[in-house]
Amino acid sequence: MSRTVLTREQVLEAADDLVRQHGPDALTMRGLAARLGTAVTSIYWHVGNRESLLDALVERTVEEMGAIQPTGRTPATRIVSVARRLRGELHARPHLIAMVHERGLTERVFLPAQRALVREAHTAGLRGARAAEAVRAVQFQVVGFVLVECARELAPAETPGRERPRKTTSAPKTASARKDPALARALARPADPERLFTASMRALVKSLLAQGNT
Amino acid sequence: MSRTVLTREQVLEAADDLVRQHGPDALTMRGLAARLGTAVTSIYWHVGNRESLLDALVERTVEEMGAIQPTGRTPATRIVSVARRLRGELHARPHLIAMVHERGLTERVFLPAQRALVREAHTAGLRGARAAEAVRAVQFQVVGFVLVECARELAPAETPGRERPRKTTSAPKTASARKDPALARALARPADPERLFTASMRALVKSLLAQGNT
DNA sequence: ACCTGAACACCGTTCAAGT
DNA sequence: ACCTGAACACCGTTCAAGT
Repeated sequence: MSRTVLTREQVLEAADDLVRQHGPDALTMRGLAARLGTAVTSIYWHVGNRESLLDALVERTVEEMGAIQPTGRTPATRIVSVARRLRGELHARPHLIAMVHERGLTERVFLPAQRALVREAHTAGLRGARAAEAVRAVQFQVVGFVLVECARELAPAETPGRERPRKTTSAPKTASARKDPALARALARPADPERLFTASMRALVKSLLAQGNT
Repeated sequence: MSRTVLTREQVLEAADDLVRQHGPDALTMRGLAARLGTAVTSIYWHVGNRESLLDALVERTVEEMGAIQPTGRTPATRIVSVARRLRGELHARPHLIAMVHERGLTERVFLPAQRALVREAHTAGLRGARAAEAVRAVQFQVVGFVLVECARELAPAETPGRERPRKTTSAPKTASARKDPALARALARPADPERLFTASMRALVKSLLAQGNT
């Protein structure tokens, strides 16, 4: 492609493109070299090896995700706003986030947001270990949720019923489900992640902050 | 090892061992063959290829995880008990669970527990879409949490401070953190996942079930 | 300092051939 | 029906050699 000298930055850029579009497995040193129009071994000179190339990509992602400003009036809504923003940011880079997580760097990604969360927990009246627990609960909830969502997206599809004849494709028809057809229908539908996320987050935060008023 | 005829079951068993101990990446067709004392190609005859071998392993895991009986008196404690049991089960097979999840089969693993959750939500007075949302919120919370935990275990270690000099290894020292040293200390310590899980779960369930009494 | 091709040791998979 | 070795196309990585 480019006839200028190869730089480390170019390598990273091309690698980032590949990973973003087709996932980390699609990133092969040879393929990357071909894409850049150089010999495979040049890449090694610039980034060491595949593993440190991925590390560099992850590092980039971590630094890209900056601070997040809360919006809203009450601490609860402000915390939820931070959570939703975080979800949005993470969601935009599913592959990268999975890699960040594999490398145990999730905490790093959360440091900026943590500061905001601590502040809100504090103004809500939470102190000490209890406040820390609340902050961590929110963090875990966000990361966990996004991980579930990402895997769901990256995976082929939830039980497309291709291979074996499933006993029940939809939710189990228990006695209580039969008594509440609306519930059964709702569970048979695929979940709306955005909605579910906000609802769970609100529920969680409400309980956590309620402890501050005792 | 065994001089008897090779069976599909033996292949699966050996593969399961390998994955449980050293993760899916450690499972190579050639290594597996060596371990079983056969030619690589024999394995192909029994299980098709690597991908369907992993699929079979996942299928096994999904079937292994049976129904979970709630314990406790109130719906809230019973739901939390189911969640904790689920966490325990998932936690025992981190690699397999990650694979289940990658394949988008998480819902399948949750079907038995879902039934129990639906029942409890119902006796707590939740109906229809709201009950479904509560059940799903609990499911997502459990899976998400376990995924976060698993990655944390399987990953090398959280920012061991080896490579680059970090600006701050521990939590950020904000104004509020300085005012609340107990909080700062709590955040600097690594989280106790079991404790955090139970606390978040209780908080979430409490809020979710509170909607049933309106 | 930067780039190259050849070579090594590993993959998963196929296929014709054996019994 | 079950197992085998040879072979193919792919990896990541190293290394001596170029400029």
